[in-house]
Amino acid sequence: MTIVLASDQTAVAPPSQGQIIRDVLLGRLQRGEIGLEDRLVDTAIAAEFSVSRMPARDALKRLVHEGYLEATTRGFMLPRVTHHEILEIFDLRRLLEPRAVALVAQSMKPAELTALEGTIGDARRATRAGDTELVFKASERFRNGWIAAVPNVSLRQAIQRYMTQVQAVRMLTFRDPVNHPLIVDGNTRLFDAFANRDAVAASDHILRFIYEGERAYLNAVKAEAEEAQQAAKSA
Amino acid sequence: MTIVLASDQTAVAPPSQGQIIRDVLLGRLQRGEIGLEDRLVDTAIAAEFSVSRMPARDALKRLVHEGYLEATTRGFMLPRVTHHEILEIFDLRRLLEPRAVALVAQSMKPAELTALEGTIGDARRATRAGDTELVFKASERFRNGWIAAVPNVSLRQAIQRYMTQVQAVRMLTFRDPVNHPLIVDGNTRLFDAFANRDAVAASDHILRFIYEGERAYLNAVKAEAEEAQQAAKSA
DNA sequence: CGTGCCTGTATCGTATACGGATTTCGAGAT
DNA sequence: ATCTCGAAATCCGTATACGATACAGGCACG
Repeated sequence: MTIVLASDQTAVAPPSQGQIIRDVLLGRLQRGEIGLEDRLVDTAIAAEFSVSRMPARDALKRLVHEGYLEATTRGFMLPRVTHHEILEIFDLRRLLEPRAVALVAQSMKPAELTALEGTIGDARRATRAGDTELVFKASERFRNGWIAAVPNVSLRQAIQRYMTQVQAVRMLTFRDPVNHPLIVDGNTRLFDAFANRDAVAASDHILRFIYEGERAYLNAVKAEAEEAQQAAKSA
Repeated sequence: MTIVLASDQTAVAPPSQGQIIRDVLLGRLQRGEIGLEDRLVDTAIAAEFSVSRMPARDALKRLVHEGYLEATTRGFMLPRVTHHEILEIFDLRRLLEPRAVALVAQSMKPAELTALEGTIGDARRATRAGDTELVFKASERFRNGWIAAVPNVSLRQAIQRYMTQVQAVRMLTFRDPVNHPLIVDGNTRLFDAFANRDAVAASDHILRFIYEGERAYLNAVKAEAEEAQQAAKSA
């Protein structure tokens, strides 16, 4: 019963086709380029990448396992997140993200910082212009940016696993422009904490941000339910 | 831009071959039936289960992704967990597990409680008898037991993902019998908190337990390094 | 005009086959 | 005896092919 502790793996294997496809698809998913009604089919993806079904299937199955997709009998789709699940995720986020941003605040490199700063500027401009889509994208890039800077790899992966759920929440809350300045302000405060290397402030801000996000989500769900009722009544 | 909230998925798809094989292999891994030097080869597994390579490969790749195995150029083997990674996991555990056991303390059902109680008794008896293997198994069952009772599914899955790392630590620390009573005592305190539905105590106990575990792990690593040095000198 | 069956098709899961990379092993040289 | 080099074996990744299954749309029947 011995443990062999690995030395650093210097050998870097060439990424397989499946790996490459998976990375590309993940990028699309993270940029929100895959809609809720889109069906990802292995043959189509195989054709796009000019390979056989196998690597494509490989990538799809892997994304399913990572929680980014859901396997159906008719292609692979975005997972249908339940209300209950979303509330659970908020709980999980409150556990993980305060520590994560604290670590980021202490370890962020100037280059990463300036990259984040750009997304903040974009979001602010988009908010003033009332461009929902752009605010959405910028906020997404901001989040992806700081997550990429989380130095604890295991922690980072744990956070990335519920990305889809976070995205679902975002799509719901962004529909009400009232939330836009809240989001931009929250991100700005978080960014300032990063810039000041203030781990405590970063923790506090993200926690507050998550609570605000939860409230906005619950409001959005309520609003949607009422809307549906209105529609039913008028019909 | 609408969110479709899923109703519960009652449809239960028949598990695929790959799924079945994966479950069997996982069982073997968890029972420690796969040694550090064993190489799992897709063709051999395919032959054993009387299927083609594909489902076998599927299962292996999935286990790789779940962190239970590592792909090498010559078959699949147990992962060599890095020291660094283990320290990261300790950090992650301190974030997740206090909340998890708090939720468990508040929600545990009598049946689950008695099941856990059994593992505590087993561990205590095994410790008195000096049976390392049994202490190990009982402690494993205790941990798996309370994890299964975590009501927040997302949180539970996040915890289960680093099970392999926890197991690696366990294998290392269990080699020194000095640690056995510490582990049994820690589990007992945690169990008592569950029995009393004391969420606060459960949080505190697990946090302390994790810190103790980290210390024991570091000691074990140091001891192993010295051992290796001794061996080198005598040779 | 609505409802249920039935067939067609889309898509997945699995089987089989091939090429390429890496390791292992053995023969010959030093 | 040991080292080196090359051939063979091993094993993975990918390609192609063949059922199996679930969904959809049309057609018969009430």
